[in-house]
Amino acid sequence: MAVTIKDIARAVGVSTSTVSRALAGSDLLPPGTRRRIEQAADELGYHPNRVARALSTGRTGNVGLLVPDLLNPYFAAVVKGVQARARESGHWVFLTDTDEDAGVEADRVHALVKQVDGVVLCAPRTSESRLRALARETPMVMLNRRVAGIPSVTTANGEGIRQAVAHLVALGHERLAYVAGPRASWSNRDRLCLLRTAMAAAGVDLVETANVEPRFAGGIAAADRILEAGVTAVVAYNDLVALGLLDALGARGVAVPGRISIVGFDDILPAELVSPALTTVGQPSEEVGRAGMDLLLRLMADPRLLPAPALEPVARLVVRGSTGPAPGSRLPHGGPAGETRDLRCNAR
Amino acid sequence: MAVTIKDIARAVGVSTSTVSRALAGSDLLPPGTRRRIEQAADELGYHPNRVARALSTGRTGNVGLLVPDLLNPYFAAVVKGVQARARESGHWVFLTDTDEDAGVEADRVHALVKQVDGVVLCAPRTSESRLRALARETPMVMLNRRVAGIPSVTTANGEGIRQAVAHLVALGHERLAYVAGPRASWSNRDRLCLLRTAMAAAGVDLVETANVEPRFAGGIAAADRILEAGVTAVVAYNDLVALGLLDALGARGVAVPGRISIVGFDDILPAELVSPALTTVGQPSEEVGRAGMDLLLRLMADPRLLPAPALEPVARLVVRGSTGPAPGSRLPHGGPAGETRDLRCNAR
DNA sequence: TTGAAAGCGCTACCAC
DNA sequence: GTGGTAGCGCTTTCAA
Repeated sequence: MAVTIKDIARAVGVSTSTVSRALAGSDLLPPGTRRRIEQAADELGYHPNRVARALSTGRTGNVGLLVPDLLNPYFAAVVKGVQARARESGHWVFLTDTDEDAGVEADRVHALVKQVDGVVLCAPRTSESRLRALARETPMVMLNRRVAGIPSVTTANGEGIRQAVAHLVALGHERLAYVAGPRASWSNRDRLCLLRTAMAAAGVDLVETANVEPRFAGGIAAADRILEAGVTAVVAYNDLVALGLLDALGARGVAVPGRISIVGFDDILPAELVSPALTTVGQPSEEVGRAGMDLLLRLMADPRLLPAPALEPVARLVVRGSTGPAPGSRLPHGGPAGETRDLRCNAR
Repeated sequence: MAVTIKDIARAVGVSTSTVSRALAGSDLLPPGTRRRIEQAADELGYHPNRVARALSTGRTGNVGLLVPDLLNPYFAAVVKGVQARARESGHWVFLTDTDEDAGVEADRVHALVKQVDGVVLCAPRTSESRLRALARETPMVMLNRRVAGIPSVTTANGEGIRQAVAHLVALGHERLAYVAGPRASWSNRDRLCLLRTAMAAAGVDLVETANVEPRFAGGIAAADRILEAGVTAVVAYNDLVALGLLDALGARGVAVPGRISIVGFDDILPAELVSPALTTVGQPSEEVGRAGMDLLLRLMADPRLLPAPALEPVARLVVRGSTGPAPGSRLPHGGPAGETRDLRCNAR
């Protein structure tokens, strides 16, 4: 049987109330008593029962974290960031993975909310109304998604995307494709929208291809459509898709960047290592996780923090070998594209 | 305020005991009552309070999972496997990452054990005696490590390593290096030991280099030592190290596999995508996680399962471009190496 | 300054 | 079959 405050109380000759107070760090009691209690706790090997404490206080000391797919290094980094910040504040993290499945996501979000002090959600497939309803029950921070009334951390991709477009335009590309991620994904819509804006401003054509799943396999699936689209450059929803595409194009003997240039999003490790290495709009993934957890902590400490602050770490383009001059172009011409008015995307 | 069984009891006109029983699925009560209770629970939006249940039953329905580093895709996959199996059984997973730090690992293991029904540990840096002591307090499964008396899931690398050595020998390599991982790591010792055995049997020389941290940076750090070692092939502790090495050798203009062949362990995604692609002893990572969680469930259901069953999914060599003929060798000679007596490694 | 006691929500034992 | 009730270990009034 585990040691309880009762045991300590008996050993020291005080009541359980006093023990509880002493251990809680109250300074309304004689330093002597307090020391004796702490010492007894130490000697007996006492460890507070977090479950009992939770039942009594209503706070568990746990937070929930939901991500679509741990095998995506981007989310692994986000989890790492959340976990690191949670560890600093003494919180434990319930992690759940949804396999990029909307049904699973819905179930898990719902169950998670009931048993923690707060949640950090990377839930691209759950409806806004549902999220708002859940956010009323527990402190909630959204990652990579904006929902009115819910605090969030989203990456500011405007600048990174403008840089990417400017880069491609400077290389002579005039017609490019976007390989879209999940249709319902906020990030996907945001990227598409920013991309349209930046490209319209730069005066180049955007071909939008069908949505693919946000994994390596999705990129492979997109290859044929890209070839049919008659573009010289493609921006992929994320690095996994870009890598799949790169792989499939290689298998078909299509030169990258000789015939087609590729840009991804995220800057996961493999993007740096493949050849040609992937030009990508790097996301501050671990920072997104850490900032999300940090925001949640502030929210839990003071619910009046609502309405919703929203953090936006900035993404920047990382230029590598997968982008090069457009096949038909004479010379790389022009510098970075001019000022682009930032049309509001995704209802910001 | 949340809905409790009291509310349901009042609404239906029965006692809380009856409600509790009905919701627990007891069939000793009139189907009618039971249906009315379930319906009321539904209408009122009842959700059991897991904390209260845990305090009363002593079971939380949660399990702990500790891994050294989520940024290593190998561990991300292990986590995914554990999580998937846990989800099936209705358990929630506390995840913690230790940043490959022994001190953090010790703290976290200890704190974790106190608040869950069981733990799955990937804890290469905690002492055996300490682990055994903790294993007496709670059901525990070790991953990638054998500790007498504790159930475990370890990958059987003997065959994969014999295949790797046979492969290299067939390519004409006669002197190779092992880039060791953390000295205290069980996996590192196991791999080194199996490698020594296999190489002794094949009659080739093994140069053991200093230990490096099991990350990309560790591989980069190992490059110079490898070049000084005068070997034509190297086996790295894991793929991240192998990738770092590959990268650093490339930066120094050393041809792979032209001048040096490289073999890793794990078969993480980047290993497949770099060029040359990495020859590696593929680990069934997600399966290790899933099997570990499965074993834990069996252990929690029946503690008499001890003493310790140990599962061993098998690793197999995946041959890719990072291995080729040894520089001095005429032709690839010989087939796979002959039968190798499997000297007991790591006190199995 | 300290202690007694009432709960937190649920389960499970023991009567009826 | 059903209900009363005693906890699970801790926190937190409220009194003294």
